[in-house]
Amino acid sequence: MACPIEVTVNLLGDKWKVLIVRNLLLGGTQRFGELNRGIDGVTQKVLTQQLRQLESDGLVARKIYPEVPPRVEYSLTELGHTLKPIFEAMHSWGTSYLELRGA
Amino acid sequence: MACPIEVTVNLLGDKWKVLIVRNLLLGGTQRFGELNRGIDGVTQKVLTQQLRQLESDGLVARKIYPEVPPRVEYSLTELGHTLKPIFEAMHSWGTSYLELRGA
DNA sequence: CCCATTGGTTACCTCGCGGTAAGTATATGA
DNA sequence: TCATATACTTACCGCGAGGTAACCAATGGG
Repeated sequence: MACPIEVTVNLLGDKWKVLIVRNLLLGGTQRFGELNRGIDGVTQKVLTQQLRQLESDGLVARKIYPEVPPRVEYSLTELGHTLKPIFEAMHSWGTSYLELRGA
Repeated sequence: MACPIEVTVNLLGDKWKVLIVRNLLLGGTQRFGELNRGIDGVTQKVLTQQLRQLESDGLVARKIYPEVPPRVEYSLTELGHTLKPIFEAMHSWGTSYLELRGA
């Protein structure tokens, strides 16, 4: 009998994963380089690692175009899109927080 | 111009913090030992650290009773309670996920 | 008299995260 | 002919997060 919140945390409980999903929710399908530039402070290696985990957890889809130079596009799966309410709640909370703490 | 989601992640972006707040939301005010026993796998040291951070971020309140043996109670602040929608979203998502992946 | 209780703090040590940088493959452009 | 761009993968390495365990304080109970 697992706790649903613990399940969610185990899949999404990494700072970078949250930011990756945020970018894909807001910006739609993106190439590796776009994500790399869009997420402040993340390195290539870590971005690759996190994307692989998100992919194996079924939240993110990876599409490779057999071109040279290579092109790889990342997008949310159907399951990934169902995370949206969580991000709306976080967005809403973060906005209120910034207003309170006088941004 | 900070991203609201990034703000939220910076305050709550640690696995243990999420589980601490979950326990306080579900169980109300709790003593240190209760939290320690209620959160699987956390050590005293880390629990103390995370509670201190949550306290200094204004999400958790700490009340000390000058007794021996000591008694310390933790509860959510008003601000801490406003996190509830995020946890409801995570709970809801985790539940659906468990149904899909056949728990 | 001595031990358990409670909520810490502290010292020590290990392990793994994450950063840096180099390697890879190939078609295009200079 | 050779550098370049792209999206990685891999090897190496250092540092800090986190685990373990000992210590503390004062009282009540055996």
